[in-house]
Amino acid sequence: VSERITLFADLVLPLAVPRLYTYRVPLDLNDQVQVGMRAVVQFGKSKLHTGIIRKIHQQAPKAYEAKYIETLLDDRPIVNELQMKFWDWLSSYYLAHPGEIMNAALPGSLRLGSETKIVLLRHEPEEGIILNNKEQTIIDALQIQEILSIAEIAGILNQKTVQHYIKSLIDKGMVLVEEELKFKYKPKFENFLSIAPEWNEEEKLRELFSILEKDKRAGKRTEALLLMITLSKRYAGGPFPVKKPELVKGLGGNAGVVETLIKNNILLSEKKRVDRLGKFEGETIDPSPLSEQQLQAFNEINSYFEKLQAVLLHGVTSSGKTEVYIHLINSILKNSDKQVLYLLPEIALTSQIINRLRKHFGDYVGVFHSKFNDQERAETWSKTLRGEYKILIGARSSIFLPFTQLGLIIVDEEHENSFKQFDPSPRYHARDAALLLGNIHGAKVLLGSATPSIESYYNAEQNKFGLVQLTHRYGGVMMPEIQCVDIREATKKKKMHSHFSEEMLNHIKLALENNEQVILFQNRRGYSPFWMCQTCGWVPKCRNCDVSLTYHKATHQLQCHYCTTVYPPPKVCSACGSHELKMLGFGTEKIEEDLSILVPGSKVARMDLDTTRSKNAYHNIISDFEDRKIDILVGTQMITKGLDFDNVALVGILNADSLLNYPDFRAFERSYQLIAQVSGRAGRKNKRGKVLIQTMNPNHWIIQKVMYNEYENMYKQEILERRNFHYPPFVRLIRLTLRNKDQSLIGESAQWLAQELRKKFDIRVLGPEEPMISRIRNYYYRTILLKFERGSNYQLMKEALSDTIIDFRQHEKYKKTICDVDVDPV
DNA sequence: AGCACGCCGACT
DNA sequence: GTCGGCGTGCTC
Repeated sequence: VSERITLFADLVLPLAVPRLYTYRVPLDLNDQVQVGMRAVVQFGKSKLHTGIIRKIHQQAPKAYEAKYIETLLDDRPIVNELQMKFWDWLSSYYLAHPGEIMNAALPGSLRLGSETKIVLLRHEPEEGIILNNKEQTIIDALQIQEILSIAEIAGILNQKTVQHYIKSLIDKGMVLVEEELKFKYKPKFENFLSIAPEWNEEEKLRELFSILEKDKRAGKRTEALLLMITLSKRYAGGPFPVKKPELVKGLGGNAGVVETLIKNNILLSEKKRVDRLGKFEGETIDPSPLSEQQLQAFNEINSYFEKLQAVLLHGVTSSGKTEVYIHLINSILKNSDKQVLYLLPEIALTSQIINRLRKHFGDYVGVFHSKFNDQERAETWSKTLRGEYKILIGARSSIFLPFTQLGLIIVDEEHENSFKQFDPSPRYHARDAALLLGNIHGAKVLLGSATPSIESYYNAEQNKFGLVQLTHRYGGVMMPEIQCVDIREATKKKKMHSHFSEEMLNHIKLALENNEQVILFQNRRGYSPFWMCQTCGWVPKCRNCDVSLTYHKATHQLQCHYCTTVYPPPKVCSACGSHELKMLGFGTEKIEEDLSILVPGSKVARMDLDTTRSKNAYHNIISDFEDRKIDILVGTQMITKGLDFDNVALVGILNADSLLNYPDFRAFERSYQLIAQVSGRAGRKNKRGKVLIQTMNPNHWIIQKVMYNEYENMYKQEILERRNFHYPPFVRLIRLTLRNKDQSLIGESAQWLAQELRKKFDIRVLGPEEPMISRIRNYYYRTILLKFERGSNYQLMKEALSDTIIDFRQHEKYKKTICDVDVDPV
């Protein structure tokens, strides 16, 4: 590029703004600037942001003078062409701003922004200039600490808005504001020790030991050296350098002796960059051979891949799907230079899989999810970009890693709706996005599940996906025996003990007698989901939300599960003063308490949101259960997620009806999946497991299908319903969620928007509807549902929808109503 | 997102 | 009057 030409760059900024912004490239950067690099630019009055360069051109903007790019942060693009294509697709499919996609895609540390800092200029005001109280307070604070952020000043003055004072202080010449770039990413360095090369031969070492032996005071040094040798050779292929603190710790904290050895040039100390994910030590082993069934599946998958992009692997629980994945990954890595993405719905599941994959693929395996800190994420990002990782395991956000050439994407547990991001926008579904990503890369996509989503099974039925089945559990393990308990009947006969039927209790006791474990599933946390006055029917509700309060016995509080506000439990009814308040319904906490009375002496643990808040809690409960420190595990749907235990004799579902009665078109599908998945936790090794389902409708067709493990029949019936009532996969849904703090405006604005939409889409518009929970955090809600037929003008309809929403957002009266768009809601 | 500007209710 | 909160519009 000639240095004379004036270049402009269109940037995506990490903000919810609808467009790209044009900046001028400083002449001296003409030769460096490339699409996909990050640039720091000023946006607005003073703020600095990192943008991604999307386009370089020579058209000077006519309506305004473009600002200059401040600096380029990269010497080569960090976002590649494939990713940009992917971002564009996501943005138009999910009706999200480009900046929102960028925010979801780039790790925070690659997205540095600026922070406003206030700096003291002079201690005393000039002649004739007077400071008011608050201004003086700020100056006093700055005398102590020379630099303050706006938030800190707001804290000092104890008020929300402080701009006014800062501006005034600038005018009075007292302070200066600076924009400080936040560089967050720091590679981590640590001291590593190795035996100095001049001694690191067997003969030399022996010589060294004999020298030390002669010195009576050298006992400690000999010990240290011996430990050093042991530690450095603990992994095959060693010696490897040893972390200094590790050696010191092994010597009982004796840092002095280590320092002496370093000073005497026996040990060599080097600062090295620590691989934050830890290096895989040892040798990788080949995948173990597949069973006959698995091998057949493996071959079928490969032959489908010859003509189709995607395959659905429908394998019953414990059929050994993972082993099939491992062989597929292995053949990709052996036969090509391509990368593999392995998507999992839950972060908690990644650690089990990582260890399994690392055994075979060692350091080619990288992990990525939102619980890693920014540094770790940035590191994984750059290793993926450099091709150092060949296999990436991760939750939904890992679809955004900078893959250069994907060969295979595995979406495990593809039916899980945690693949769908809800908040913040972009509200993308990682499974669907993965299919597109695969398309962009020319990669194959394998979806795996024991209970496929109706959508995916339909795609398989339509021959869009190949369909491969694993119908038997691995190693000849039998499917569990599933039995129903009619709790309506049991209640009539007075055979219920709190929420437990006699059968349930007997089976629990039997399992414990046999030294086996039990999992109990109740999809509600807390003690009791609502209280009711027996006299007048009053129910305590949240002040901010239209929700009944859940009683938590552990804290003796009523809690709103939507806005997390807690209340002291009332002693009397607030409406009529009656003392007759009754707790209705039950959650995991109540089950836990019941067990201590009904099955005395049993060791019970509870796994739900409340008990897994802290960092390792989830992992601790799981490993305690594995180590059999727990007899009975009570949990919410958290316990259904692909965990493998080998001593579970009984799985109990305490109330299947609460799942079936959920008012949503997916309720039956989801009930089937949930019950089948929990059931899958029962019975391992050489004993058939038992599943007991407590329900008031033992004849409900969904329960029947689960009992006889008839996924396909369930699918056939469900797909008929979907066709008849116009639901996915026969139509595509878009849900608009409207909210406003003003109750009188919400209904009106929703009506207006629905009417406008009807002009364009006619009967495809449903609603507005008042949702079940019509008020959350003091916002009133309405929803409008759009049902679009499948076909080529879907994208056009979405554009028309976008236009209407823009009109709505500009409407004089209704623009205060916030409208969120959710494409393919789950 | 963050910041300026302008409106409005509360307090002196 | 003045202060502080909050809604609204704009950012190359």
